[in-house]
Amino acid sequence: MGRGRAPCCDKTKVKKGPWSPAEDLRLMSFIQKHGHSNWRSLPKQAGLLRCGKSCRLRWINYLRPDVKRGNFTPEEEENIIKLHNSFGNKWSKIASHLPGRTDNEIKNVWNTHLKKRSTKKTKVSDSPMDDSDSPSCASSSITSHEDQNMEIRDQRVQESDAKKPNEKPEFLKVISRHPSDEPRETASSDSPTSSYASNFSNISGDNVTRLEETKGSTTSEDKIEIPFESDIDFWTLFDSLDLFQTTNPEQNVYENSNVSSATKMLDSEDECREWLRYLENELGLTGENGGDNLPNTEQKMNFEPEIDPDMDYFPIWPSSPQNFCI
DNA sequence: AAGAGATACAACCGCCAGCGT
DNA sequence: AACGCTGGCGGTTGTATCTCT
Repeated sequence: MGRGRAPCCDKTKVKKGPWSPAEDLRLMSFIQKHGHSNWRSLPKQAGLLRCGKSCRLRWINYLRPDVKRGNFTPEEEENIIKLHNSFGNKWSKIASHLPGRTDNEIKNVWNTHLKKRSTKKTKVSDSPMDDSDSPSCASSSITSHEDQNMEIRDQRVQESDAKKPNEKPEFLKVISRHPSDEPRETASSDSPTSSYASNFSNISGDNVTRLEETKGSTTSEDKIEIPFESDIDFWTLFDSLDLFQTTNPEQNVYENSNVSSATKMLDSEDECREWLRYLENELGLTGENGGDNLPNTEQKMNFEPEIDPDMDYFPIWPSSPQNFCI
């Protein structure tokens, strides 16, 4: 063990808090292309103002292709309870027995309702009416009025969860879609992320199937390439889009699929020019608004990653917005 | 309709183990 | 053996959303 442990990153230069769709996209694009051999250096290389740990966590808990989102089934919940009895709070160990579920997710589920349920179940088990072996205690072992209320609440939560889109942002789903990827056995059919997840099934650490390798067999309807290579400025522009910077970006993207709106904006050349002008304005790159737009300019400057000349990222800068192939 | 409280979940933090030098 | 770095883990927190009064 080393002493005088160095901080994992410069806390003053990293962004914290919820991830924006643009950041997600950037991280996914980078990992899709380069894999994640080194989390520490990844944010810098990907042009993300995030701690490597944060990137890793985001990838593992949310963006990773094989992560199964959505409600836990009664079977899964029962499994968690059993596994927790065996392993205790060893969430990663428990997660390894539940394909597609992350330790964080399991931990949350446990702390929110399974723990209560489990303790109540234990109490019930202590009583003469012992049904500890019955599965899915959520629906079968509720006895008291309080428990009934809890069950009703759980049902409501599940119902609202069912309405709530658990999938990743629509715009992220278009990355590398290929018909042969669609059905995957690991994701349940009712899991909205299944098709999405399959799109990244070829990503694993150092073994990355690059987009370029599949370009030849790709048609427009099955693969839309996110221009990770384009240029860091593309991402700067992308991040600066108000489209994704609402107070509730997830809802914004999940429900309104604003990327399609963005795509529509590019439908005509005039609109493209207008859009570009708007962006330049926002970034303080135009004469009319230039030096006065300091915050945005600063934002842009701060966003520039340190470019390693030996790396081959961002080699192409699209000549005009219509070259953005979202 | 509005405010308070409860809940769910994403994200952060600090520590530790393992590995390479 | 000591050190330094990194990934991984588990506890905790912050906040958005939901439910109740």
